[in-house]
Amino acid sequence: MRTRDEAKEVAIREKAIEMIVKEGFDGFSMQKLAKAANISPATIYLYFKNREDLLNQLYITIDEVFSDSSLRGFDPEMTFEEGLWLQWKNRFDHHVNYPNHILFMEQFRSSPLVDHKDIKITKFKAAMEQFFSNAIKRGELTELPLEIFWAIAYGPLYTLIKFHMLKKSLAGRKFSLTEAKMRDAFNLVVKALKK
Amino acid sequence: MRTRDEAKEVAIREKAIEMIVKEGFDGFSMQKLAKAANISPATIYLYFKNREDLLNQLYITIDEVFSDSSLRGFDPEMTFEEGLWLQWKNRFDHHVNYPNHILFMEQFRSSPLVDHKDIKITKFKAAMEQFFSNAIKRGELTELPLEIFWAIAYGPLYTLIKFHMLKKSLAGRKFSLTEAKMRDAFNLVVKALKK
DNA sequence: TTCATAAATGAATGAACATTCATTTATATT
DNA sequence: AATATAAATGAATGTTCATTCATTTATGAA
Repeated sequence: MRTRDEAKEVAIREKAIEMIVKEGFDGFSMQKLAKAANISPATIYLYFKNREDLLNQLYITIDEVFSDSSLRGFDPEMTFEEGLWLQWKNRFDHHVNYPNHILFMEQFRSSPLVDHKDIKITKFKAAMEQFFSNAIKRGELTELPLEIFWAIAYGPLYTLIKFHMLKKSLAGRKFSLTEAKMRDAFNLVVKALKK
Repeated sequence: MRTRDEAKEVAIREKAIEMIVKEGFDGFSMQKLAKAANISPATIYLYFKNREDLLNQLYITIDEVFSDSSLRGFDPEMTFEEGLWLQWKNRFDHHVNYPNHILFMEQFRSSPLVDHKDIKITKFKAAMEQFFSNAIKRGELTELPLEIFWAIAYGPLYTLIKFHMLKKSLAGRKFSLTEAKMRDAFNLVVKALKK
């Protein structure tokens, strides 16, 4: 029998992400995707049940890749400052390595296409909550509701990353996110959160 | 001659935003919009040149409403703490008054549909930059690149607002954004930014 | 009340859409 | 080399799409 060509599935996935990021959901169709991936439209249906399934698979995979990146070298037992800085670096690196992923996620997050209930609660979330409660227990943080901690700890990072992603399209502006600049922002965040 | 029915344009605009927020771009079509607004598809084309023009008009209007809300009672000469808190309150109120708008904008921001170059640089942006440079001049802030100031000052607010918008769909969670909670987060931000 | 005119329409058009299916093609096993 | 089988296909299906247009409707001005 003929064997499955793994490269085809990879091509479908990559081109799909590329297209959605570049043209939005509006410009995305199965026939255009097939053309971009140099296959027949029918081939897509060998690898994915249908359009919705394809989009869900992309979402889930991208979410997993993010989790893995974010947890690289991370341990919830780390001190607050050490652990949070590693999170900043990991997440920044992730967005540099997969610049399409954050744009893809932005298109998706508020979209009703993904059945959010299906997405399993990851070890990622558990690790983050453990890390937070450890830091409180050790008295490293002023006591805070989790959502306020979260907002102060990561809100600035994401705003910076978004600036960084956008700069390519803003001709005049010159803004590049160096590790030194991130560190400056990080130090302010620590100043806000530390006891 | 027959007169223009203003209510029709309003209905078109409101239903369009509603549909896009509820079903995403995927679920949005001129014929469905016509049905939802109780008019003929052809009528939409009396008020908007075409689909792209309609979406652009929505984007521009929503952006203007946001600017107006944000600048209500604001003066770039305000002290840093007073001015920033007013911004937080104004922006929060805005998202409470127009909960659809932030969701609409999220669908749009990274979308290639809107020709971002066409959108005029608003007095909004000028006022914000003035406010920032005043605060530096007066020595109220540690000296910072604008993008870091921006990230620390507003990143946490938007993360909080997003939590708040999401909570409706997260059955189990109970999180409501009170002014007291906002004030707690705000105080931490001030702690980070003040000299 | 009549007339002129712009608003509003429903039906029609051709293009693009997601998906299916009868064939063809490649390959692992024999 | 022959066979069996799953991969891969291009063309076709019926649906929905954005947009247009000939016609009808409502209303301010006469």
